[in-house]
Parts: sequence; structure tokens; C-alpha cells
Amino acid sequence: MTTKGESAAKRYLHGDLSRALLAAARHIVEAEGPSALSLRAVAREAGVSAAAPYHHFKDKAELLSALADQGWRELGGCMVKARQAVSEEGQLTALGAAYVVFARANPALYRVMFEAVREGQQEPNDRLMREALIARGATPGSPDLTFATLAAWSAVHGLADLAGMRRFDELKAELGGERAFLEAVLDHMRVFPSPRRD
Amino acid sequence: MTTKGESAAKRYLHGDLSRALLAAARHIVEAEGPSALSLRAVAREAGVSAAAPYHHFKDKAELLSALADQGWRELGGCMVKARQAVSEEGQLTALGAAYVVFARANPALYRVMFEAVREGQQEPNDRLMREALIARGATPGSPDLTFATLAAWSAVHGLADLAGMRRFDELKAELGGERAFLEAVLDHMRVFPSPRRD
DNA sequence: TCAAGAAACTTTACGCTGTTAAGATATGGT
DNA sequence: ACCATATCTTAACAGCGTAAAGTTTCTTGA
Repeated sequence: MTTKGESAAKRYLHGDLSRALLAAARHIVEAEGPSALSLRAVAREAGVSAAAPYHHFKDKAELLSALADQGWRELGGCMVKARQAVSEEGQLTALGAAYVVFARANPALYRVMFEAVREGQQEPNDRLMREALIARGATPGSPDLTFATLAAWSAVHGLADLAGMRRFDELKAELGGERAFLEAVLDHMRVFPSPRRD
Repeated sequence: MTTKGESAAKRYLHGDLSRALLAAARHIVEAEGPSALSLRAVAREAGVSAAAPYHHFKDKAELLSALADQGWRELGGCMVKARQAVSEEGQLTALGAAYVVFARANPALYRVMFEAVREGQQEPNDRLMREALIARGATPGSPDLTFATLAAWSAVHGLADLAGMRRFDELKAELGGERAFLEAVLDHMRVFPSPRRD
């Protein structure tokens, strides 16, 4: 049986190092940015030697990929939750807002997430967005749906990447928060129409 | 007087090392990706010692920032050129297409460019896009113009980041090239309306 | 013209990184 | 009880960014 219930302090065998490494990685990446995330720092934070992670992850990229996967899962959860609260027509906008809000709340994690996609280690799920577009009238197999999905994803990803610039701090404050700012920008994309005016 | 006209081979003083370093950096970044771009590799490629670049750039970040600056300048040139060929209403779409096409033609350079923006070392110019939006009817000082500019930039940046995914290779081929693919996606953004239908 | 100083470059060295290899220790199955 | 195996450690390697100190070349002004 595993040593599941015991205190995790300074045993030779950690017991749940995979999880601990992921947690440490996430902590470091959000606290000090992706460029400061070294495998050795992760191991240090988890209280193990520099070589220990290699018994749980093939290399650094695999750890980052696992971290990214965790992020994509959480983002999926946020989007599902956001969808529940709105009418069918408003779904896409709600999903887009949830996407950007999550990325802005976890900016460094989001960078790791997207990097993993870029390297082909992750295949983010566009099912929710496709469904929302279909609910808004797109025909399921059409190229139009493909383009619209990609347009929506481009918009939210691009906005997530841009919204962190200090340049917009003042504007966000005027609008009473980042959320309002994000929605105002999304409202200028045809794929993200405002519920009020469409 | 400077040794301007002489052969650049194996002199103790290089003569134009700044430029040579930038050229080497650009070559490496496009050939092997941003993660492979080490200062030592750049120095090696330029035929100088590892410490030589420090007489021309404060550190690695400053070299990358200079490379990014060069990229943003070139992109600006492409956009100006793209604008000349179209009517006033089509300007924004032409600018957006030029942006994405440049980013896709120099994907690794574009990543360096955007990273520099993210670090606050570059302030990319949105003058052209603002002008195009005004030409399309936006009122110069309005918040709407700000949001629309940001929406346009989000769209092209996001698309540039996404368009490289292998996932779309087949679709691009069907459309007869990446350019058509990019325009089809841009056409689904309100800020980038198709000339034909708007 | 020539010495002095500045600029451009080199060698050397430091601590950091990712990763591997070889050895130590705990666990679980028989 | 014992052994294979999984998990961890220490030690080592090359490559990285960068600083310090030494060498070579260019420039400048008396």
C-alpha cells in the first residue's frame, strides 16, 4: 500500500513528487515568469535533488507540457461554467470572455500553455467554440465554421497576449476594471457581437 | 579614417560588428528558432569571441531588442507598401493581411519582435491601423477607435500566432495558398470586412 | 611624429542551466 | 526473507550569460 496518509516531510521517497513538481512549477512560473522557470528551481522548491524530476518527466519540455495540459483543462472548466449562465446567442461571447479572463488571470501559465500548443505537444479543444457558433447559426460542416472558429480563437488569443501591456492600464481603470475593457474590445469583432446590439 | 572599404576577413577589429551580430542573430533565429538563439552562437557565427558582443550591446536582451526593432521597421515598410495599392475602404484589410503575411514569412523573427513588446522594450506603431480605421469612418479621438485598433491588432497577432499550426496545412492547400487562408479568417472579423460584401 | 588614451577585441573565470551515469535506499511481490 | 524495481541521491559534463582583466588597434592632440 502507498504511504498516502503520512506527512510528506523529508522522507526519502516523496510519495507524490509528480504532483508536487507540477505545483512547484506553477508557483514559480506565476511568481517569476516563464523565463525563470528552471527544472533545478522546480526541484529545489519541491525539496528534491536536481535529477529527481527525471524519474517522473522525460525532460523539462515534458514537465512544461504537463503543466500546460493542466492549464488547458482548467480553462475548459471555466468556459463550460461560463456557458451555463447565458442564453444560446450569448454563448460565444461568454466563452470568449472566459478564455481571455482566464489567460489574463494566469498570464505566465497561459504563455506556457500556448507554447506547448506551438510545439505541437497540446491540442486545445475548440469544441465549445464550434458548438456556440453552430448555436448562432453556423452550419456544422461548413468551411465558414472553420474560419469563424479560428477567427474567434485568434481574437481571444491575440487579445490575451496584448491586454497585459501597461499602455492600457489607464483605459482599464476608466472602464472600471479589466473585464469591461476586454469585453469592449471583443465587441469589435464580428464573431463576438454584443448581446445588446445583435 | 575607418577601414570601410577593406575585406572583412579575420582582422582583429571587425569594423562593423554590430550589424554582423544582428545579421547572425537573425540568421540563427530563423534557421533554428528563438530558443536556439544564444549569444555565444551569435558570436560564433560572426567569428568573434563570446565576450565581443558586450562591446556593442549591454546584454542579450538588448541585442534581441535591436533585432526586434529591425523587424518592426520592416513590417512597417510592408504595411505602407500594402496600403498604396488599395482604395480607402480596403486599407485596413490590406494592412492586416500585410501584418499577418509578414509574421508568417518570418515566424521566429516575429516571436522575437512580440517578446520585445511584451517586455516593454518596443512600442509598435499603430498609426497606420488608426488611420485606416479613420478612413473607414471612425472618429479620431473616440474610445471606439481605440477599441477597434486593439481589436484589429489582436486579430492579426492572434492569427499570426495560430496560423502556423500543422492542423491547417490541408485547408491552406485546398484554398491554394496560405494567403487565401489568412484572408478568409480575417474576413470573419468585423474590423476586417471583405471589400466585396461590405 | 609620437605618445597617451579610448575603443574593440581576447582569454579566463564564475555560477547557472539541462541532462546523464552510477550508486543508495525504500517498497512490494513471492 | 529476499530480490527486483521504483525512487531518490551525488557527481559529472557541456553549454549558457556575463564580468574582469589583459591585448591589440585606432584616434587624437601636442
